[in-house]
Amino acid sequence: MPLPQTETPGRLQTELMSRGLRMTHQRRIILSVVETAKQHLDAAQILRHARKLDPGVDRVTVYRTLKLLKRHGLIDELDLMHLEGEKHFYERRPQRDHIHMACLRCGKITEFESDLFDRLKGQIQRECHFHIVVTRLEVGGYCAQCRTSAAARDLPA
Amino acid sequence: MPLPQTETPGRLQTELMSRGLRMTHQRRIILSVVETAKQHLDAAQILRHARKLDPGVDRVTVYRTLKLLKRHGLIDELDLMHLEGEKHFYERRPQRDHIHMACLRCGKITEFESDLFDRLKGQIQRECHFHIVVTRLEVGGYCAQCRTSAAARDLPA
DNA sequence: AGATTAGCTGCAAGTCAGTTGCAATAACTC
DNA sequence: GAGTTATTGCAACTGACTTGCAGCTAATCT
Repeated sequence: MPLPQTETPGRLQTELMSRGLRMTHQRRIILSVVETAKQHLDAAQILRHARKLDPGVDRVTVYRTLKLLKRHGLIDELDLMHLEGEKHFYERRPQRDHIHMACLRCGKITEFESDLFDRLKGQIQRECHFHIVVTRLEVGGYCAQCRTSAAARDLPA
Repeated sequence: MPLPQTETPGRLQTELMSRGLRMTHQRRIILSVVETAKQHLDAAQILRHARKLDPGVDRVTVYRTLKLLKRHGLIDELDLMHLEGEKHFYERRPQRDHIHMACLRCGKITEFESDLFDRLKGQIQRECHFHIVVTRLEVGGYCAQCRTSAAARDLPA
């Protein structure tokens, strides 16, 4: 087994097990891929990484596991402004919600935390009597590099 | 022609024409559907409405026209938290950005404008040196009705 | 440890939203 | 009104994701 069981299981694994779900070989692999990802991965990328650890992992299992993690609030699904097709990206649910900024020119994704965002969520809950479970704030535009390096006329309003 | 030309064209139509695009019969119909929509419509619903005005309008033309309007910043594309599949919804781009709240129980979509949101966008532009073109803030959770009418235990955290 | 059993997996096939190639058509220009 | 070029409709396609189902396996119970 490529994943040593002696290794301390990550938070995702611990959480799932504590909810009484079966910890299968495949789930352990997919969880570890998501936990150790250095950027936002889509389902196909997660599958590719998982197959490096065990070539037998199936596409369907990846989809099912992601759905499971999402349902349990352990990961968040991102659209990243659909910059490249309709696929979704995934990240571990963070302590504190953040904003995703997607550059329409270079495609770079930047994250940003903000007190104003936290306060906005508070306002929504209070004024709309809406119990927030999940938020998704995505912004499309032009990052600092692309704004300065490109001539202003090339940039749509 | 079901759409009288004497009728004052809506803002979308005026905008498109002023950008030098061809104002075809089909576009006029699709534009009027989007302009007069009372809720958020997806592409299939827009097609259905358009066909009531002219049964010859094709699915592909609807998709192409929506893409065009989106590219020109005249409409916004919404995911509405993917409550029912992966389709997208459309609305005329409003004067002022707003938040979409989607109830995970009853599916109701509520809109909300907020100074905090405007200020948050300002903060992003300033502190991240990011030029915002489009924003999408969607919130999933439970609306006032569903919170009160349903027993607390039925609601996931 | 071995039997039990409900949950999970892999495969194959299917669905669904949206896209593309291309010949025919129809807006706008002059 | 003729010319040209964007736009349309059709048909076939793509890509992301889902479903049905038979066999497998993790956790449970002796």
